Amino acid sequence: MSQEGTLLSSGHPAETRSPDVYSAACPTRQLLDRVADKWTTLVLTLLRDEPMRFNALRRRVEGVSQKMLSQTVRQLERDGLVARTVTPTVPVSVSYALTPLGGTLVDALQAMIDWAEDNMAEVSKAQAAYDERRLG
Amino acid sequence: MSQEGTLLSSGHPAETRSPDVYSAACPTRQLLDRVADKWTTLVLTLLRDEPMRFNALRRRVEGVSQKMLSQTVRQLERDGLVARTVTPTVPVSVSYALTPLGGTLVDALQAMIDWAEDNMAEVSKAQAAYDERRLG
DNA sequence: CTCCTGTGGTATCCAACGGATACTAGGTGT
DNA sequence: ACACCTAGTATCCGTTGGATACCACAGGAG
Repeated sequence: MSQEGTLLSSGHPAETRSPDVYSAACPTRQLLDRVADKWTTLVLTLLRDEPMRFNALRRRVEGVSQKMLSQTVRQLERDGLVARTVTPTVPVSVSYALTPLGGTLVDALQAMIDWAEDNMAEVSKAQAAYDERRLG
Repeated sequence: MSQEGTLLSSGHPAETRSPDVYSAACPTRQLLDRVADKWTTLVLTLLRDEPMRFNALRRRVEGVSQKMLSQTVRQLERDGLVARTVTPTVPVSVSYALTPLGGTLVDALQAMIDWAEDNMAEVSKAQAAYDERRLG
């Protein structure tokens, strides 16, 4: 991600290499760089139902480490997709909730989730067929 | 990913730990484990328009390495989302095309792509505000 | 004939990322 | 007093991803 920008910023007259929509500057590409990891989508969809505290998220998303969860929610906060609320209770409790913007993203992701529930069985079947083909 | 499955396969009576939809067995989770990387979605959306050869994909998706591209298309083939066609021309040419199943996934991902084009500017604005808040 | 390009893909090496673990700091239960 | 809760941070280490070089073959340039 560091040297890709230089491909566009070198002094070429812009038609030597067409900077099409799949270059690093494309908004889809930028979204994928933020959302396309193991945890972000899971956290977002969890927060769709209700605001959640840090350790509640941690218990719900099986397999996430503290490091990755705090990193994920901090980036989501930075992107304006979740709001972080610190309540000065006895041990300071921190709550995370979807912002309106984050809500619209979760709606957009819903199509992908629905697809998963409808078609992952077929994907698994394709995998088994592929593996058997390669072994036999 | 290796030890998570054992959480569910230990002999507990299923209500000691609720195996809810955010555990590793959830189809959404499984889809994310396959699709939620930098390149998969980009390759899928590129193939929506037309079948493409290996090096055509490579030139189109700026920044992808041969290693990651071949790894990505092989996994997509295994998942039954793209079809790999070897044409025995002079240098063997390999073409990749969406399968019907892959086509339905691209349709589902389209909502996410549309969201990106509509809202990434606002996300960038939120980032700038967040960074300024932390520095000032 | 030899060099260079192109095809699709593998092998190798190294930096960067992700995960397990231990630690911080204050209050609460036993 | 001691362990445990809260939300994190710091550290180490294994895995992942990227850059590079290489494979085998064929066509065109010189």
